[in-house]
Amino acid sequence: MNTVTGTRDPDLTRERILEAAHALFVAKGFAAVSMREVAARSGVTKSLIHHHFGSKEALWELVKERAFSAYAEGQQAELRQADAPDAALLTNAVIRYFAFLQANPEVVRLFAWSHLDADQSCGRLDAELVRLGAERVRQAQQRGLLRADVNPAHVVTMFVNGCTQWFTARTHHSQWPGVGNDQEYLDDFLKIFMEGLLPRT
Amino acid sequence: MNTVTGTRDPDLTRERILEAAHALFVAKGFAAVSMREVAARSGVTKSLIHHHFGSKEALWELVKERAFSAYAEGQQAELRQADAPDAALLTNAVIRYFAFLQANPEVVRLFAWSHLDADQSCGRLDAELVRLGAERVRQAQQRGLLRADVNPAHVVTMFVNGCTQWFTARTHHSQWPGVGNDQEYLDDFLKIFMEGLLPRT
DNA sequence: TCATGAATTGACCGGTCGGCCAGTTAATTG
DNA sequence: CAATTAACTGGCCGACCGGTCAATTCATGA
Repeated sequence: MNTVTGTRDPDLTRERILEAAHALFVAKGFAAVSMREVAARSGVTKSLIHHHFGSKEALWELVKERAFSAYAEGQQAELRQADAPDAALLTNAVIRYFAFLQANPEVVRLFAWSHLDADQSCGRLDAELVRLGAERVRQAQQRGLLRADVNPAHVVTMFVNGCTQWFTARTHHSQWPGVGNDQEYLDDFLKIFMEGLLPRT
Repeated sequence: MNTVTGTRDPDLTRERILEAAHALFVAKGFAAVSMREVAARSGVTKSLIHHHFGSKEALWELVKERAFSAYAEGQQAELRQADAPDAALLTNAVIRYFAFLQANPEVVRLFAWSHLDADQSCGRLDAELVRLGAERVRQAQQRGLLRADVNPAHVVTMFVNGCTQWFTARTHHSQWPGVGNDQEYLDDFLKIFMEGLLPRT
């Protein structure tokens, strides 16, 4: 129902339900969210959600699928726009990835819920991303720009982990003595990570 | 109730309830576990759990508190037994920490649930650990064994993150092309991490 | 030995859960 | 302009939720 024109608009209705479900699932996880909450937040009847999406599980899967495919598309675009692979390119990739997670905390939380779910589906979206990233690293290794004695996939994994976990465990880190802000952590991470990746002399 | 002697044993009963609750909370998280499940698994009545622990929330807090303090004690013991800080000491600390998480996957999951809860209490236990670890790193820096232009707390954070997230996101990594097993990842992580921490020439 | 209090039980409470269904309203289409 | 289909509603279902309570069993110590 379009509240402006008073006319029916099933697409808009679906969108509103998905938005509400997204916000609630991100905040509380699947089990702690009720269909009644989603209904109240999206301004529709509980029955209507079932009409459009079938079940709570189906809604949850759709919310994850949408979020992760948006994430994967954005990241693939980032990866493709870059050109010749060198060390600075990797540095920039880390900076951009870190900034993305910083600007999209709901993606971080959705990843965390999905990990605890042992969700298989969203890992598949990552796979192509990792393949592309690792390919870049491998090219840089062949050109002698990065050390060649490490698995390119592990290089990608390591920086994704380093960025993701920083935001996932934010409530912990904020209580740790001496730990700085986002920028300060990123700077030190890059110092160590990039230096560790230089070719051995 | 002690099933062997048929006699009452409230301490054992509490222990059994805690064990059952631990297993279920680790597997499914707070919201998805019911008191009836805990009761069934521990072989006692739901009322008895309330008698001993008060409420579901209290039981959850106790489960986390026990697990995290056991974790913190074990790690502090590890930290104290080591002597003169050098680069090899840090390498060994990473190896041991990684092995600990590998052997205690329920700790990893409990951490993840706690992060999503925005739980403050367990971060405080970490604080002392991080302080001790960072102190070691700072000593090594002063002796010129590790580069001095990075925040010691960030060094600790980085290796904790690198290890933790590896196990947290295991279901994802296992689908990523080219990613190896635990040992292979740890080896590459150490290569990059330790090399990146050497003093600049 | 017997009284006291803790351990333990099962029945029960009000409330919420996800899902279903019959019915109504509004677009679409032939 | 009917007829058909999809969008949408409110009420209801059985199951389950966390929690309470009175009653019972048992260990213990005076």
